[in-house]
Amino acid sequence: MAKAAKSSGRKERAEGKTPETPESAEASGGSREALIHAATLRFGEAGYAATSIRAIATDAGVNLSLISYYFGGKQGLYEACARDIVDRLSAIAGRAILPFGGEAAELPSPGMSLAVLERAISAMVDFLVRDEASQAVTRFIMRELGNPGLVVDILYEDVMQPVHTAACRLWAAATGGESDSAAVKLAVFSLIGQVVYFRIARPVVMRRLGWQQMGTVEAEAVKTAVIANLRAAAHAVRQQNGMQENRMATS
Amino acid sequence: MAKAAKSSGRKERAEGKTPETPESAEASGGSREALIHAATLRFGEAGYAATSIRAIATDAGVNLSLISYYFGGKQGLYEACARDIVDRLSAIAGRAILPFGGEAAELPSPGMSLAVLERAISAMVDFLVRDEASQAVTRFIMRELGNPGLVVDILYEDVMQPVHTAACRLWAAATGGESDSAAVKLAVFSLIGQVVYFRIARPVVMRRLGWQQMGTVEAEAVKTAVIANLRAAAHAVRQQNGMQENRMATS
DNA sequence: GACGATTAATCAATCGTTTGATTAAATATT
DNA sequence: AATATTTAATCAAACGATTGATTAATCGTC
Repeated sequence: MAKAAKSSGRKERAEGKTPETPESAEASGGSREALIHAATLRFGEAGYAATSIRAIATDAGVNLSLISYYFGGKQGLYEACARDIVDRLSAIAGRAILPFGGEAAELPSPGMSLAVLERAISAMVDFLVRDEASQAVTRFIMRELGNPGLVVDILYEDVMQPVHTAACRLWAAATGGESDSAAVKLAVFSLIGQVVYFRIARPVVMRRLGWQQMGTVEAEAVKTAVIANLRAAAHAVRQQNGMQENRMATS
Repeated sequence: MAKAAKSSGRKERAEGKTPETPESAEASGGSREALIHAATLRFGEAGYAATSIRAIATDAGVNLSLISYYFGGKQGLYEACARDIVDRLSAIAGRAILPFGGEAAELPSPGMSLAVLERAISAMVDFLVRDEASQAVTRFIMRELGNPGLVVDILYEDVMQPVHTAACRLWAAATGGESDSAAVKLAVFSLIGQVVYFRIARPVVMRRLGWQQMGTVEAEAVKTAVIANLRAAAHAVRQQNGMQENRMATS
């Protein structure tokens, strides 16, 4: 009580935290978007159960009840965050690797396929390991993978399965093999796993390497290590498949 | 409702009441151990905040108050679980790789060092990926890594750091390099990361491979893939270091 | 009977949700 | 154009349920 009556008007959208908010969503105040944004951070940070909707509402600068109003409750807000994340990742993946290794894409030459994979790994390190803004997203996904449910189903169908399939086609094109074989699928998973691990075990890696941060220099070191493994594995599989390599620069 | 202040007030804060009995407490029905066991499962399954001490007490078949009695509260019980896990992992690691790559160990030949690493990878897959009983432990650790705190500090000092250092010494012995170099450390992290990822992304891997379970056959396939990468990477580094290899069977 | 182990009962705090009122804007009616 | 009605958005307050913690009494054993 004794709260200063701010009835001067409801038009002032006090929270200008998200400068993006491109087009509309201004007529309705943008509370919905603010809630999803704040909730993604909180849920990603501490998990579903450990996050109170009061904390989310405070972060978003909106009233508590708007969570029930817009999303039907805490669970609905969580699912809205998941849907938002899947949409964003799907858009990123769609532009990054699907144009080169997707079903409709014409596969590049072996050398180019390997180069595409290397560039994808590089982008993955930048996003997963380096980008601080993506930490909430990666934590969100990691937590979901711990207790697979509907969110993981959607994430798999819309993002992981298409990306992994495209990577397998590129790997098969680069090394000469069957993109549907278990060996190729496992090799690609191993490749992805290396990058993901550097995200999960970040605190351990940083401490062991004596790194104070995970900046550009450190990310480059990680890229170098993973890409070296990629090239070594590709070389080994090529030889095993009796494939002749064109000696390229190993820059 | 509206039951007014029945108690005339908090008497006094008896805080140092926790009976710190870290080793004894075996004469009783083993309530302490039952609590740690049940709590490790619950905490590993759903995380700290999402787990109620009532659920733990019910699982353990003991009274709720015994948690405060033995551990001082929920947080104390959680830390006891963490200490228990660290002790177990430390014992496992101590017998698995430290005798070969530890500080006091005499490093094997390059070929043998690689073989030791391969066997360590194999054991790691069996424990992390295949063993169902270890899922609670791995989830527990994974969650801690998400929000690094005191538990991660202990886990790093007592388990991860010694194991990783030993693996680096073996890798350096196998490929010819400096075990303290960043390149070696990152290479070993990449190797570990592959295995860990197959644990984290288990549901994704199984679905993509069409596996119905993660049994002996599937674990062998994972081992084959990771060890192939290990050999390919070692081969590449050896050549880069001008190291001559003794052609061994590539079974 | 002393004492550690165990129990039921209860505490204050916090949780997610619901309610009823209020306001600005949109729509309908005159 | 002016007025009346409806809708959408937001808020403070309160609800019942559950949380972790605490207390005082009881049990079991040496």
